[in-house]
Amino acid sequence: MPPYDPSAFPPFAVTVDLVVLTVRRHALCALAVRRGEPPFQGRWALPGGFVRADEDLEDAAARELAEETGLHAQSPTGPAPAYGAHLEQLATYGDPKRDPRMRVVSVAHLVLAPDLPAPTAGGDAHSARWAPVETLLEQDEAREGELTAPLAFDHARILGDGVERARSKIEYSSLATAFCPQEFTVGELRRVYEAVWGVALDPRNFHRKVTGTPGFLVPTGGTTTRQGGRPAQLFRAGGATLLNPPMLRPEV
Amino acid sequence: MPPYDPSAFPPFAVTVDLVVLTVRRHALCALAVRRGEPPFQGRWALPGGFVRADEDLEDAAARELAEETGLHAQSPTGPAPAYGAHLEQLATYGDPKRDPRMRVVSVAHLVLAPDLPAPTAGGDAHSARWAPVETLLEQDEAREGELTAPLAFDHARILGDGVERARSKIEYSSLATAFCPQEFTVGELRRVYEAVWGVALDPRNFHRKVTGTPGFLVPTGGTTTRQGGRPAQLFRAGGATLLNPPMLRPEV
DNA sequence: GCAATAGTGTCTATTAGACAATATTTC
DNA sequence: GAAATATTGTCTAATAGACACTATTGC
Repeated sequence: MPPYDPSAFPPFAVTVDLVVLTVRRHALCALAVRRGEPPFQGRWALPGGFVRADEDLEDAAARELAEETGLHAQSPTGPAPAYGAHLEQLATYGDPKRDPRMRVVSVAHLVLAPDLPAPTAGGDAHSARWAPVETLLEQDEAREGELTAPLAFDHARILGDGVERARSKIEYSSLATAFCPQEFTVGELRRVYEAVWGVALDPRNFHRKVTGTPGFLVPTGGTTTRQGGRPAQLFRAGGATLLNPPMLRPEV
Repeated sequence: MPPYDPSAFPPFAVTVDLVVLTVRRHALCALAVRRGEPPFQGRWALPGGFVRADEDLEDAAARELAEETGLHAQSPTGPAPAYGAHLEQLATYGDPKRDPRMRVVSVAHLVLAPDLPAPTAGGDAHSARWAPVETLLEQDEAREGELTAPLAFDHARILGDGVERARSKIEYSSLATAFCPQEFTVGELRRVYEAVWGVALDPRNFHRKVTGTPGFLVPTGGTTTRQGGRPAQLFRAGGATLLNPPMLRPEV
């Protein structure tokens, strides 16, 4: 019975990679950093880095997130800071050939954040930017712009998995509010759904649905006209995490 | 910029652990193996083992599954063998203290299998058995049977996550058929839902629902009376993977 | 006034769930 | 016949989606 012989395990490196999503200008965007060294030098990649020797996986993801964006993570398993992004584990990628140098297992995490002013608040990446996910996932069809090149490593697959997770999770949970600022209007929340799903939703039915789901939205009493038109009520995210009944994605 | 320095990564061991679920005697059961060496010697644990140096994570999970049960995996990303269990990645667990000996990151996988005759077809575990998940997840409240002791390591948490995944996934996918033999009746499929969810379902509405969902079930033409009563039509799983509309879990 | 967004009301087709009734087997 | 399971039919309350209509701002 050879398993669990601590002295004879194959050497692995373990990293965390981050799929950081936000909604900017009506488009679902992801954070990409430009690689400063080989392999894939100069190419865009997902932010990430090594897990430290005495660090839990989620802590490593939160640390990388803070280093890249200044955001503080707000995960289900931990005390919630005043202002933070949603962080959850996505999946783990361990193809033996995914990194040409050595065996690297990457535990990808998904982050949903409100629209942020500056993409690179500080960190060790040469440069960083938000890019629409369609741009990052496009195949490189004789185009010249660097952003249209495929992502380094298997990061296109990881990004695709993260986008798919986000698209399905806002159906049956209140996670769409993680894309909104602390106070937001029903119209702003609707535009999040429209951007993430890439569809148009009926504003009237949407309003009735979200305000009628208990625990989804809590009115703050304030109003705003930042979208123009009639002033809209401001809401905060309510305590509910699972939506029952779910939001229905049209044309499935 | 220190990330990705291949010569200075902390040493990790990477394992796969398996949550193998089946339905036996109207109860959701998981495969447990008895540990033959410290730590947790003599305690029950989830099957698993080291990922080999040149092996993908899913391949390692499929290999461990075959070693423990003789089952062949049938994953979405690979050619489907004639007869196989459903295999998918569950989550990754990497608390620095989860193994007292060294830093071990475990990539847990979820397996859904039809009822099997012998739990330990061959393998390196001293003994193995199916146990109801409630038994394995019970706290050790001054009981004496070994099966009621908590699982080794963080395996109770992993098993709980796997059970939760299975319970939610049969709602909106056709995965419940993975618990059935190749040919099965509507009543047998209903008893799978009842065992996994722990509820009673109306046989008449259930029948109308599953036979009315396109692509869920394909009649084979045969009938069986193995449940007693009027002969029931036999079905195979259809091509549909996502159920729309989903099966609704009562009392949520 | 017009344009834009917010919000309410109403109608209809669909559906989930309750449950009566019938069909076909074993005992 | 009695008991068990399978299968179909019917009714009702709830709901998703379409869309008319009103409200309140900025210009």
